[in-house]
Amino acid sequence: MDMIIPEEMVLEFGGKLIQYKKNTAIFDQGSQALHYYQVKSGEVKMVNYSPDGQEFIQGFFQAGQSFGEPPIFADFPYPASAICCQDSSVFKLTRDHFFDLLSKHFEIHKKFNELLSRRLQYKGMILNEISSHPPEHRILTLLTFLKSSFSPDAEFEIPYTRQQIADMTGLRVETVIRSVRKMEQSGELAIKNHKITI
Amino acid sequence: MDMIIPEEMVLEFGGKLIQYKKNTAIFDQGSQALHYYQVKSGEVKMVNYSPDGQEFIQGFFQAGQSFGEPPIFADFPYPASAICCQDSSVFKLTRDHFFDLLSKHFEIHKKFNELLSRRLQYKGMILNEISSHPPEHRILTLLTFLKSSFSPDAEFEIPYTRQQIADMTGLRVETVIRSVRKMEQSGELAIKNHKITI
DNA sequence: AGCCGAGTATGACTGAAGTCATATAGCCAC
DNA sequence: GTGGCTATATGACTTCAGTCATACTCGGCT
Repeated sequence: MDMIIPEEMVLEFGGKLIQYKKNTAIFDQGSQALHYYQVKSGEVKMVNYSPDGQEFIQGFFQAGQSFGEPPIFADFPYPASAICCQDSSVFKLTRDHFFDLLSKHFEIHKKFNELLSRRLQYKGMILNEISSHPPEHRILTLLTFLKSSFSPDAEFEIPYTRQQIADMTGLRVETVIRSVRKMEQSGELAIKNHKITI
Repeated sequence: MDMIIPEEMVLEFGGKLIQYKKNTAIFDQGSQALHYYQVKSGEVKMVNYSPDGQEFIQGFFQAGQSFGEPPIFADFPYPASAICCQDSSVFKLTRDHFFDLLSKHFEIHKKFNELLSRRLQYKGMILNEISSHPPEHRILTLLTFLKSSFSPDAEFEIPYTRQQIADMTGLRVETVIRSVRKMEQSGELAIKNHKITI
C-alpha cells in the first residue's frame, strides 16, 4: 500500500492539502470531475445511495491511495459520492495540473494503468459473486481478497463492520451476521471478540 | 467505436491474426495473461461460469475493441474466460511487444487509461444496480447505457437476446422476459417483432 | 459505577425472484 | 412446405434473503 504519487510531487505540481470532517462529502454523485484526489490520512469511501437510503460501497481508500480518477480520464460525471469515514486530510490537484504531472512522469502514468486494472479485477470479482453466488460465498470471497491484498500470510483481522461488509456485497446486515456465524461454526473463519479474523 | 490500436500498428509490432470458430475459447479463467488481443471481426464475450453452469457476462467485444488487458497491466491470472459468440478473427500480440508498442506511442497508452476508466464506469454502474435495484430498473439502466454508447439520438435496437441480458444483469431469462413485457406495457420501451427498441 | 450508543445477535414472518414445466413464435435448411 | 432449432412467452410453486422487532454486548464517557 504505497503512495501512488509521492507527496512532494503532488505539492510540486500545485496540490493543496484539505481537511475534511468525518461524514462530510468530498464530491457528490453526478457532479463534474475537476480534480485529482489522494488521501494523506483518514479514510474515504465511494458510495451509491438508492432512493430508499440503501448504500452500496464501491470502495474504501486509505492513506496513499487516490480516488475518483476514472471520471477525469474518460470525462464523465462522478458515478458515486466520496464520503469521509473518518476525519481525513486529502491532497487536491486540478485536472490540468494532474495531466501535466502525468505527461512528465511516465512511470506514474503507467502506475495508474495498473491501478485501474486492479480495480477492474475487484469489481469484476464482486460482480460475479453478487450475480451468481449465495451470501456465504460472496462474503468469503471478499474477505479472502482483502486478506490477500493486505496480509497474505499472517492472520488477518478484517477492518470492517458487518454493516460495511453488507454494503460492499449487496447484502443486509442480518444476512452478513448470520452467514459469518455459520462460517465460524464450519471453521471457514474465526471471530475474536466480535472481530472477524481469517 | 473506433479501433483502439490501428491494424497496421498491431502488425508492425508483430501481431498475428487468428481465426476462431463460434463458441471456442480464446483463453480460460485462471490461466496466465501472455498476450494482447484485439477483435478484427466477429464478437467475443468475457464470461464467468458458476459451478451449477450459470453464466455471468462481464462484457462483449466487437470489431476494433481490445479485451483481456487488465491481467497484463497488473499481472494477475485471467479472472474470466474469453469465448467467441461468432466465428471471429482476432489480433494477437505478445505481452512484450505490446508494452514495446505502448512505450513508443504515448497517445495509445493514454487511450488505454480512458478505456479502463470507461469499463470501471460500466462495472460500477452494473454493480450498483445488481446490489440495490429491482429487475426492471436494472434492465432499463443497462439498456439506456447501451443506447447512449451506440446511438444516443436515433432509436436503438438492442443487439442482445433476453438470455444475454439476463447473463449481464444477474437475472434469469424468465425474469428478463417478464420485466421487458411489463416495461413495454408501461411504455418505457418498445418491442418490434421480439426485438427490444428504445 | 452507571449510562449511552454503536455494533452484533436471533427469531418470526413475508415476498419477490428463481425454478420447473410447458407452450408458442420465428427462422433457417433441406 | 416441413422439420428442427433457438428464442420468447406464461403459469404454478418454492425458496432464500429481506424485513421487522427485539435483545444483548462492549467500549467510551461523565
